Amino acid sequence: MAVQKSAAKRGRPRAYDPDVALARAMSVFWDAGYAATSLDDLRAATGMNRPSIYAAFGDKLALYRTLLDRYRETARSGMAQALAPEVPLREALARVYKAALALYLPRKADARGCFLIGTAVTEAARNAAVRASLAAGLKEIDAAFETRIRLAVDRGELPRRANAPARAKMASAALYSLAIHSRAGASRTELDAIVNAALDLICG
Amino acid sequence: MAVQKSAAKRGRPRAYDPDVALARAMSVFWDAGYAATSLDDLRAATGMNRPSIYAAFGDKLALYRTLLDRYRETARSGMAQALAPEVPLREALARVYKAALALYLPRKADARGCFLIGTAVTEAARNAAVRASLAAGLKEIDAAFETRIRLAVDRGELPRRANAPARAKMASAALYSLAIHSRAGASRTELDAIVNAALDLICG
DNA sequence: TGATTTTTGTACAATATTGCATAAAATTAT
DNA sequence: ATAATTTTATGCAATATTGTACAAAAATCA
Repeated sequence: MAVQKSAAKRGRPRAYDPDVALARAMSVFWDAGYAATSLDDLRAATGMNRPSIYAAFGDKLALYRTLLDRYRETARSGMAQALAPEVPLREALARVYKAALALYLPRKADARGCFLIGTAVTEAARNAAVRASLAAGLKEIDAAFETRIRLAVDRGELPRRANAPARAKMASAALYSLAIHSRAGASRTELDAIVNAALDLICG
Repeated sequence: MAVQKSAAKRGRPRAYDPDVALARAMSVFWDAGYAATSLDDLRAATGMNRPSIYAAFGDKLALYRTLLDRYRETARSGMAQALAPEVPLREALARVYKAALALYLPRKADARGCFLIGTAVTEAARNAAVRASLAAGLKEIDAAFETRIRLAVDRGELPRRANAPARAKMASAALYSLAIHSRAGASRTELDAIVNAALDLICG
């Protein structure tokens, strides 16, 4: 059940902004994970009451799946921007990792890592829909890296014999490592060392 | 509260084998994650009744932490064995990944990935003890890779200028990528491609 | 045999969680 | 103004979950 974007003409107006409510719900899932988040947590975070949440977003799983889709779109567009063809490869990859870390390490809150790695991986074992969304998200990330790396090979930024799919897989793996280490409480220095290791091995 | 290994001399004997019970409890957490596992799930899996579980292993968190420690020890010894100094570097790394995938993809059950990545990463955001254990586990894995790669540099298996800590970080990242993709339902072919990408970039 | 020890198994009280029923409130259409 | 529509807010019944109390069971010790 999707929330209509256009303001309804009839009836009592909504007391919440769907985008704000979704962002706040996402924050709760991001911290606690899917299973540890209760509808009462979501109610408290969004300021909505329980029936409004059900009416607007469906049950907990439906809401979570909506947020997974939103996150994938955010990640996709963020990567596309960071990997712009006019930026040199090493710098482009560095921009991806920098943007990722900005997302993984909120200034005012505890480190949380990546929404997919930090919450969907656990649920994926039992929930086929989450598993499918996670798999698709991972594929999108890898495809973005691979497209840009292939361009680098075509352009001569990398040796012609360089294996673009393989390097893309390692670029993705480094991103997941950042997500994991962020949530595990790693220092900025440790995270930067992972970034530099990835840049050196992929571009060097 | 640790379970005494030696058979107690007095009192009614235990109806369960602590090692078997721990293994079964681990399997439940591994599938469902920490938060989605209830004490009743653990009771059903272990065949123990609730007070026996509390008496033997403490509450859910204490039991989970015991299992985290056990897993870390399993991983540590498995890596030490796979990375034996007499085995060439590329083969040694391949052995690590092969052993990991054997653990991540049970023959008779659904893919589950790594216990740390699949269950502890989610909990790490809110639970400092889990976060610390996860961080220590990640460090152990990376240290095992780094020790073996440093040996390879010293021996001339890798160029003298090769950056052992950086390559170890990428070897670790590839392992985490396998854990994530396993749980996300990736095919054996996709997983093997990740292994080969890692071997080529780290050893090649 | 009877006392002591330890574990088991049942039961239960307290609390948490879910999903919905229902009435009131706030808006638009006529 | 009145009806119709949509959302809010309270509350509740059903169920799930936790941690422990208590008595019976199964062993050893004297």
